[in-house]
Amino acid sequence: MDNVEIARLLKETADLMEISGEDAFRIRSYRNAASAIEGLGESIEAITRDPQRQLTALPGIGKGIAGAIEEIVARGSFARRDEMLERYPPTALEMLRIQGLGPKSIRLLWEHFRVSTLEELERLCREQKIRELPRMGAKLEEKILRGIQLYRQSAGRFLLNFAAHAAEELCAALAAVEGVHRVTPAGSLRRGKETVGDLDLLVTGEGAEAALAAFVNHPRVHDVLGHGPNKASARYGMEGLQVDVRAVPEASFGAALQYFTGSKEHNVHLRQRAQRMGLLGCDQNGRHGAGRCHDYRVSVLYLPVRRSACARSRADSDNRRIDPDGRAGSACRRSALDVAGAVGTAGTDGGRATGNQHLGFSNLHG
DNA sequence: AGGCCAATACTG
DNA sequence: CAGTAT
DNA sequence: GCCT
Repeated sequence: MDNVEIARLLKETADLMEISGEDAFRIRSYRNAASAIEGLGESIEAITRDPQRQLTALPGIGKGIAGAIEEIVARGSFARRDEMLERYPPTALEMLRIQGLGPKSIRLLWEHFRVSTLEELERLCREQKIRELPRMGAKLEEKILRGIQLYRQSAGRFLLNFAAHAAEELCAALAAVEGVHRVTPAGSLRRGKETVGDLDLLVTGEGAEAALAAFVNHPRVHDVLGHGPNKASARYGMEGLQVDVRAVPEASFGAALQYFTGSKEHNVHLRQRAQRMGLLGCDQNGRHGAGRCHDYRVSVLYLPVRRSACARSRADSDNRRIDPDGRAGSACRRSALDVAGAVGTAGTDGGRATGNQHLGFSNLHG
């Protein structure tokens, strides 16, 4: 059992205890122990199995939690946690993660309505039942509804920060393969979105196929979903970020990068524009012939070059004809991994990420 | 035995 | 005032 | 619950 996993069980239990209204200081102890374990550079399980050592020697871990940890290592859970899971619905922890709902409200909701799923919660809000409870009103119903939407949007996605680090590590590994020309992140990572659903990497060069093999054999890559000569997909890290690596001919690199950077909506829009301009006649099968011009928007579609297709709205895109000054995206540089330069002028994406210099996004001006 | 991060704003 | 968030 |  992994340290992070053990810490997670402890934190979950703390959350449930909070819902059940137990002593706040005891709860804090669970959380303190969890964070101590996360920050430990050494395997807790190994310590547990070593008769020479004692868990209670670690700061934040006393007799009680040491016992819990031993139980976790032995059977994957511990008494306190089992008891809590028995008392509250499985979604209790999810509910805790939606904005505007805290432990007290969740408990109240459970006591009165036996809400056990987000769908039920959503329905109660719509049917205006929430306001029947003390200290809850129409405003909270709205807030919960928004919170649920937000929660669903972020579910299964990963913070840009995490994806960027994964990309950096994988790119370095693949670039080291003999005969690989370039390895470039595409997709929403390249668009600089705050969260990323999966990671797309493009590889060129005669070593591309070997790079796919290196990818699926990478130590932090597992659960290979598919592996052919042109594409491989697998999951990365314990978090299970899905990564797709595509081998593309050098000649198609530009078009491929454009296409796989997306967004999908953006591509649809570009395509419609091209269609309108009568440029698609010879291209029924969805292939992209214009390999040499990554920036075919400028040369063919008369759109200004920006360092990325930054997922702006189509109306916005429509309004950006090229302008004579040609001042679009002039101050951009490219990092070795093509991650930094990918973001460029961040356009109209809502909520620009700030403080991300450590990712190499040096050109975010905000 | 007794402390454990604190201050502030918004909502109901 | 109680609960939640920052 | 943990720590002093």
